[in-house]
Parts: sequence; C-alpha cells; structure tokens
Amino acid sequence: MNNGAKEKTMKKVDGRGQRSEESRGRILNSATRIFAKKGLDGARIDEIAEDAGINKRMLYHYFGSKEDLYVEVLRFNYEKIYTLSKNAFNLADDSKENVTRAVRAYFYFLAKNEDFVRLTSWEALNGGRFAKKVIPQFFDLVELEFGDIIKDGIKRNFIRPDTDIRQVIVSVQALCLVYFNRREIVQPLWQEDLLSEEMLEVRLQHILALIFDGIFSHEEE
Amino acid sequence: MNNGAKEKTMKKVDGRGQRSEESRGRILNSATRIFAKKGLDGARIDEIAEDAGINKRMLYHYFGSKEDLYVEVLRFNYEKIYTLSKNAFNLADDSKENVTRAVRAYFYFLAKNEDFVRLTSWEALNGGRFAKKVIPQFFDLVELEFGDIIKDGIKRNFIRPDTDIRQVIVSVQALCLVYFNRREIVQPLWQEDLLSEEMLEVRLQHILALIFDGIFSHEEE
Amino acid sequence: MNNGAKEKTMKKVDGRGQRSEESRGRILNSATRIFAKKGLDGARIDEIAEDAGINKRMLYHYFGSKEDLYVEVLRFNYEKIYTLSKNAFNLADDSKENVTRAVRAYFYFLAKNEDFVRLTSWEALNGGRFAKKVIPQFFDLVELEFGDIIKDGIKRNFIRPDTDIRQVIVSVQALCLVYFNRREIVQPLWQEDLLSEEMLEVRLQHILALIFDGIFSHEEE
Amino acid sequence: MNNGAKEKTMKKVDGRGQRSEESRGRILNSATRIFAKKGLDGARIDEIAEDAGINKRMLYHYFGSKEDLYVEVLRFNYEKIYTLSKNAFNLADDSKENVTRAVRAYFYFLAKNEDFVRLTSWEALNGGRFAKKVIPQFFDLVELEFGDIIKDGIKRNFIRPDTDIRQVIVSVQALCLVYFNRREIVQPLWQEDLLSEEMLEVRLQHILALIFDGIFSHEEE
DNA sequence: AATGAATGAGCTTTCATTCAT
DNA sequence: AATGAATGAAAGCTCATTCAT
Repeated sequence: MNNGAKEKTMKKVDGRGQRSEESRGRILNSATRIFAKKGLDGARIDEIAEDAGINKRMLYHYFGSKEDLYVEVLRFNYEKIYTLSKNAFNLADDSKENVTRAVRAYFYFLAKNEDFVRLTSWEALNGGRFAKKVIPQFFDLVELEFGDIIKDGIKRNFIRPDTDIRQVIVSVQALCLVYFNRREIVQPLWQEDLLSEEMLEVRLQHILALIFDGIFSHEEE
Repeated sequence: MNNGAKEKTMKKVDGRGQRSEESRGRILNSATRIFAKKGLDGARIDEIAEDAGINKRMLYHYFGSKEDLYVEVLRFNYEKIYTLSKNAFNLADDSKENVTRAVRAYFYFLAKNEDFVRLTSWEALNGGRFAKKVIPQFFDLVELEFGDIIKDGIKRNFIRPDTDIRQVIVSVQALCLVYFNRREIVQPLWQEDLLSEEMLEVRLQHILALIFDGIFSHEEE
Repeated sequence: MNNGAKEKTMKKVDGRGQRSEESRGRILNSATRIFAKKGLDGARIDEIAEDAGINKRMLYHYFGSKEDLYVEVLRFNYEKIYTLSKNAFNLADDSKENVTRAVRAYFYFLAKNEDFVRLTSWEALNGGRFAKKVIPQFFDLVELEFGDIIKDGIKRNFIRPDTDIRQVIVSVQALCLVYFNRREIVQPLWQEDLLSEEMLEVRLQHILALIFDGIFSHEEE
Repeated sequence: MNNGAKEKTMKKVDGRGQRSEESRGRILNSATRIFAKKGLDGARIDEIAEDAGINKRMLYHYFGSKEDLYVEVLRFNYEKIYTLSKNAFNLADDSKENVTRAVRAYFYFLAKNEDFVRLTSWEALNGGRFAKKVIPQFFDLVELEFGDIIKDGIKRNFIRPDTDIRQVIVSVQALCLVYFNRREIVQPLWQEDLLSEEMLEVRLQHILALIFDGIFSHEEE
C-alpha cells in the first residue's frame, strides 16, 4: 500500500499528485506524534485526522486501516535510524574512538527523536508484532553494526576477547534508551532538566565510562 | 478500598466474607495478567471478568472503574517488590557482595515476575501517571535502597568516589529490565531460550562484570 | 402486601415482629424522601436501602419490587391527606368561614408535606398511572369534600349559582399547589424565603382574595 | 453547538449540509416527544434514536450526551414561547382586553404544545436545574411581560392598586397550566374530552372570570 | 482528490433483582 | 429476620470504518 501510493505520486508530477503526497506526509507526521504518545490502542483515528487537518476518509484512502497506518508510521520512523547507521558508523583505527562515536551518535539520535523512542517502546510491549512487518530483523540495525565495531575492537586487542558481543549490544542499547524511556519517572531524582545539553552530556559520559572500564582490557590504566 | 475489604474479612471468618475476598483476589489476578499483556487501553473489562470467572458487575462493585482497577493492580504488584527490598537488602561488610546480592535479587525478581516488568513498562510510557497514585515516589524503591549500598561501598573505598549514584541506579535498572523488557525482540540473536536458567545466569554475570569493572576502583587488578 | 405485613405484626407482639414493622417503616420513610426527590425513574433502590439502613434484600422481602414500593409510598402518603379531610372539613353556618378553613387546611398541609407535593406532581406526569392503584378516584379527596363546601355555599346563596364547581376545585388546587410545586422556579421573583411564615400567609390571603372576590356574589361589597 | 450546526448549513446550500441539519432536527423532534413523555431519567437514548430514524452515534455527534440533548430540547421548545410573547403581548388601551388577549394566547399556546407543558413540569420537579442553562431567568418570560400588562392596568385604575403582581403572575400561570398538567387526573370529573374546543373555551372563561372579578375594582358592577 | 454524514459493533458502566447462607 | 455476594439485561457512550456526493 505504501508502495502503491508512492508509485501514484511518481506518475503524476502535476499539482494534484503533489497535494496528495503532501496530505500523505501530514497524516504520517500527525500519526507519528499521536501513536508515539498514546500507542496503537490509545490513539484515535479522529484525533490523527483532525491533527493532520484532513478528512478522515483520506486517511483510509492512503493507508487502508488504523493498523496499516501504524505500520507505515513505524516504517517511516525506522528509516530515519537506518540513515544514521549508514552515515555515522565507519571504522577508524582507534577502537575507543569508534565506540564513542557510535554510542554518541545513537544517544543523540534518541535525544532528538523522542517519538522514535516511544514507538520502539510500544513495539517492545507488542513483542515487535508490527515492527516485524517493517524490519525482518526488528531491533535497531544500528546495534548490529555496533556489533561490528566491537568485533573490530577485539581483533585490535582493545576489547577483552571474552566479551559477549550480543550482551554488550543489548546493554548499550539499554543504557541509552532508558534515559529517555523512563525520563519522566527518574526525573524526580534530579533538579536539572534531564534533556538539557549539560545533563545529556553527563549521561553520555556515564555510559561511556561504564562501558569502557568494563569491556576494555585494563592494561592501559 | 483494599483495606476496607480486608477488615471485612477479618471480622467474619465464616464463609460469607471470604468469598468476597476471594473474588476480589481473582479479579486482581486476572486483571494483572491482562493489563500486563495489553495495557490499560488494550485490555477489555469483559475479558478480565470472564477470565476471573465472575460477573462484570462485581468488578465494578469492588473496584469502581477500569482505571481504578488498573491502579489497584499496580498497587498489588508493587507491594511484591516492596517486600523484596525489605528482605534482600541488608548491608554486610563486603561491598562487592552487597551489590551482587542486591542485583541478583532484583534481576531474579524480574525474571519471576514478567507481569511486573510489563506493568512497569506500560507505566513508563504513561509517564507514571497511574503509578504515582500508588507510590508517591514512583520508581522501584529497590533502586533507592540500592543507592544506599553504593553509598556504603564508596565509604568503604570499594567504589570510586566520583561515582554518580543516581546514574548508576538508572543504569543497573536498565541493564536488568532490558533483558525481560525487550526479550522477544532480542531473542533472535540467540539460539537458546533467554529465560532458561543458564541464560539468565549468563546475563546476570554480564551485568555484574560490566558494573564492577566500571565502578570499582581498580587497585586490586 | 401492605395488609399482609400488618397482620403478621399483629400476631407477633414479641421483639421480632416489632423490629420487622420498624424496618418496614424505615424503608417507607426513606423511599418517600427519595422517590419524592427523584421520581420513580430517578430513584435508586440501593440509595433507598442504604438510607433506610437496611439490607436491600429486605426491601424486596417487604415490598416485592421497586414499582410496588413506589405504590406503597403513594398509599402511605395519601393516607395523610385522608386524615386531613376527615378532620378539617366540617360544615359550619358561615360559608366563607367554611371555604377559608378548608383552603387554609389544604394549603398548610402542602406547606408541611413537601414530599406529598412532589409525589403528586410526579404522579401527574405519570397520568396517575400508579396512584390509581391506591386511590380508585385519584385526585386529592380533599377536593371532593371541598366540592361539598362549595355546593353548600351555593345553597346558602353565598356563592354564585352559576359557579362550575369542578372548575373551582381544579383552580383552588392549582392555586395552592403551584406555590410549592414551582417554588424553586418562582423564588427569584422574591427576596424573602417563600416558605417563611409571613410569605405563606401572604400567599394564602392572595388565594382567598382571588377566590372570594370571584366566586361570591358581590352584594355585600 | 446549535449555532455551529446552523452556520455550517448556511455555508453549503447544496445537498450535503442540509441532510445534517435535517437529521439534527429529526433528533430534536423525537427527543422532545420522548423526553416530554418520560422525563430525563425515563427516556432512553435508543428509543429516541430509533424514533428519529438515525444512528445512535449521530445523536452523540450532534448533541454530545443525553443531558446535553435534553438541554437543547428545552432551548428548542422555550424558543417557541419566546416567539409567542414577542407577538401577542402589545398593550392596547383597554386593560381588560389586554389581559384577556394575553391569557388567551398563553392558554391556547399550552393547549397546542403539550410537550412544552410536560417539559416545563419535569423541569419544575428538577428545580429548573437544566432550564437554567437555557434561560437565565427560568420561568416563562410570557409571565414577566404579563406583569407589565397588570402594571399598566393598575395605572389605568382598572385593577386594584394593592394587587400583588407577582402573586397574580404565579396564579394565572397555575390556573392555565393545571388544566393540561393534571388533565389525565381530573378528566374523570367530566364526561367531555377536556381538550375539545368547547371545553377549552369553558376553562378559559372560568379562568378569566376568576381573575377579573378578583383583581379588577368592582366599581363598574 | 476530497468530504460531511452515517453506521454497527463493541465498549464501559448501571441497575433491579435473586441466590446462598 | 436478615445479609453479603452475585447476576443478566440493558443503559449510555465510543470507535474504526464506509457511504454518497
């Protein structure tokens, strides 16, 4: 259905096709926000349509059903993180630098994409039921490529050879996600706004310190 | 309401009051399971009532509304982890031992209480909106007491003095929770069942290794 | 059903029968208040039972059903006005005095029996559907006896011979009832409390003046 | 809500908006009939929807809730009597004529609008709770303008100067309303149909006679 | 391409009534 | 005589979806 709609737009380069593509985009944006906020069950088609400023009927025209729209929202948002992994994850010689760059990129991606964080959390509670329709191997691909970085680090003897790469992937993801995921809940522990630039950097440094002093061999210390 | 019902039962030890308490309990158990599985919005009162084997009306009689029932379910389940924190967290002389015992207790509590894990995750997405009615300072109390253990460790010079206790609390919680939280999603990375005794122990050891080699001073290495 | 319960009580003079009669009375009083306030549809069995301080089950034991209870409430309250008509309506020689006494008695009866006023109003909206089960000729009997007073007045030449007795009955009833009936609605027209002794007397005098100067021959003026 | 829907219709004179307005009107008519008959508590949304021949959902779409619909019904019906008071109550030189015209207009308005009579009676039992949302000063405005007529009559020396205008307003309203209000109850007193043209006129003449011979100075007699 | 109006199924909630003790 | 617990039917209300233009 997604593809179908896209092809249509391709064909028609005149005014009508563009409006159509614009409507589709507006729906997608509104749906992202509202599904992120309330989940599949909590979201209301009426609210999305009103927020997008379009007629409810068009929403069905473009996306078929609430569930299909939800899946498209997942696709739309996961494409963003694909892009991230393509760009920010090139191996350099310094393993520590590689890991730092990757973690930083992931962490700040999450910081800037609260909707993605929430969508991924709803999906976790769904057991990835819908995301699987979008990503065969659901599970941020970032993490898979992060695995390569670790593997490379082991080769170069920077990282302990007995390191369980999969566990590390899961852990790094957890350490980053949790900060946004449970932000409202842990916020009371701090005076400062958890999303301020300073606090974000504090958290990132904490994560890096925890990881490095754990997984790196300690010969250099 | 909870207390009220209990007192009633206290008074009458004969058959009458007990059935009431039993019904209440059955509702609470069914509701726990179904809210855990589907969340507040996804759960259906009919399903809960049928599962509990009682008339829908009684559910309203005992709990007032769907939302109130949900809050009672949170209370009911959070009481379990209170108990944990009361019992398993007594300070010994060995700081490493203290941390290990606490993390192990928490980790295995989560392993045995999938419903709790899921309820807490739904609540995170709700910003703790409902849990706040149950726990003034929502956020597993376990973690707060875990803070004392870290503090004690710092005093004894086992743990680095510059450690940010709150960040560690958040991180430990993340490292434990993620494993159950996103289990269905990360499972494809492994052949083995993530909930098998062996795999649980593997994860726990990974967490401990990550933590220790990070937060402990490295004089002993 | 009413009689049945009474006979029972007659038989048993010991404690049990008295309690039973007392419970019945409490239910009737509570039901009167609540039916008067909210009507048959608006009243709730639970509320009546709680207000009477008895178990809902007893209410069904004594009265059979909500509707039957309502009918008993009507009977219970109409008996009060029967008593009135028996006592206050004896013919004297002075026709004006007779009418005055009767109207005054009726007006103050209503003033002191707000519940009766409301019950009779609900019944009017019901077309007397339920009251008919209690009084064959529903319609305050007072009024019928009031008819005799008028008739007597005509005989004595105090009242115009062309007076339509039935219309007068309806009108007098209206003039008295409306004051209590629509009290909350007309109250804003006055500063004073419509139920104060002074205001009640003002209204009564207005009614009497309106009636007399209308229906009496004007020879004496 | 009322205005909103009307504006909508204004914009689009083609088929689309009109059906909406028509549905709204059908609901209002059905609701008037059924609320008049059974009151707010006795009426059933399903019955109204079925009677209006529309889907229950639309009723909520247009009116929001049962109570809101009830309020709109009151507004809708009170507008009718506003119109009456605007048209039929212009002062002429003859005071008797003025009063007669006003009472006649009011009396026949009631005769032709049984629903209005009943709605106003339910509201009286509600203490005007809902009508207050529609009319700041609930209480037929007719009556207030009737007050002006009386006042004018006093000026012209046709009506006794000590007349309490507010009492007269209440009384006239009572004398008219009661005939329709309690019609089913008093009907057994007559053989004829109370709503027949003849009987209506009889009642009206009775009311006028009662009023005039009371409130007018009797010099002319 | 776009829309206002409409719908049926299903949701939460309520209520008069009865069961079991 | 009295009661706490339980129930089925139906109420008010909501929602994803489709019709007609």
